[in-house]
Amino acid sequence: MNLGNFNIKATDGLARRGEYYTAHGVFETPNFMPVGTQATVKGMTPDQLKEIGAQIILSNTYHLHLRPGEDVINRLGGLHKFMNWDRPILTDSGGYQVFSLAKLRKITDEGVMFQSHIDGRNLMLTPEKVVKIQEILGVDIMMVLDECLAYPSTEAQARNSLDITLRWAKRAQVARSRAETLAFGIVQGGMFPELRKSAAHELSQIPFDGYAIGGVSVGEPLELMREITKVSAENLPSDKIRYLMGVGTPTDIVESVALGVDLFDCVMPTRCARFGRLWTENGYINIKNAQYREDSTPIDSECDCYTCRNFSKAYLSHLQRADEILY
RNA sequence: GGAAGGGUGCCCGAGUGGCUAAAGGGGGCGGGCUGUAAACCCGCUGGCUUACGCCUACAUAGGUUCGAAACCUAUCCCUUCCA
Repeated sequence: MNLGNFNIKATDGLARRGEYYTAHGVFETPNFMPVGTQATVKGMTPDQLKEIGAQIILSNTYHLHLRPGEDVINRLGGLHKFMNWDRPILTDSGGYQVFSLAKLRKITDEGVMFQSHIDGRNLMLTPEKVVKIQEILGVDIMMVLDECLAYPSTEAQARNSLDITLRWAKRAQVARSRAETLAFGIVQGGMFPELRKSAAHELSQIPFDGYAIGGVSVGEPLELMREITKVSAENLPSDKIRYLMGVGTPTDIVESVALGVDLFDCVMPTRCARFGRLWTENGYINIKNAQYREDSTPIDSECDCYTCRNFSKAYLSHLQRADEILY
């Protein structure tokens, strides 16, 4: 099989069904990556992830670089062995931390200077360094360093930011040195369709193994997110995999697939589970609400998952109140 | 029987004359969460009222004072120590 090959097996409108080949095997698309920022999907073992059908997971360059460090992981046999996950891994570049840790970083042409959120020390992440770190981690798919722009931003800010992201993308491509580590470029451009369009076109000139849409779900209205997803996706090569970063809700995923997106990731399932928001066919419930205290029925009577088959809302409500992490 | 320290809102606990319907926790009630600084964060939590405000409240009963959770007296209860 050819690494980075995206085999589209069926289409329906803009939606596609396919297979993507990596050094740790194939994953089907459309697909959703559970988020394992710190080399663990919070609250879940690899076996449990496989049990629910996870074929690829996401981890994070910034976080693993800070702790425990890519060299430590490398000496322990690489990220897959370290966390005992033998299926594909994609790592985010730290571009999201440019957004989420905005108060702790400074962007220059060279890269991003972060002040560690752990101990305050300074660290510089450049496009080249981020490529290197991900190659050392031994991941299957690396993301190039980008600037995930905050919302709202002016067109001038978005243009400026996009220029940097595109220059960084070119530098990242040049810096690559390991064939088994595939790389995805990232479309930015804020909430400006014309910028998105030109970003997608320009990025497509760089021979990445896939293309991502970043900088959405940063606080903008839902319709705007759809519009930006649409214009970004339709201007990317149709024969390459498309990854919508950080999205999303079940509805977001279904609607984005219809716009031609193939791959997703989001912290929502793991975070909401920890915080007590549980999803059903009919939206979500807050399991801590008083009404569930003695509710003997499952979260979703139509669902055949382990939790729904075996536990009542009353029990789950108790676990949530007692700060127990089981389920 | 004697000595000392205590009794504060659902619970723990700060407060020793006015800025106190009473800090801070916890609990309770509700909300938020989209490439995770996130087992986190934000509201509300005596009663009535839209609000102004009024009423009730810091063991109990009196008292001092313009004003008391706070000072005084009595009573009840709790903890520790001594007999």
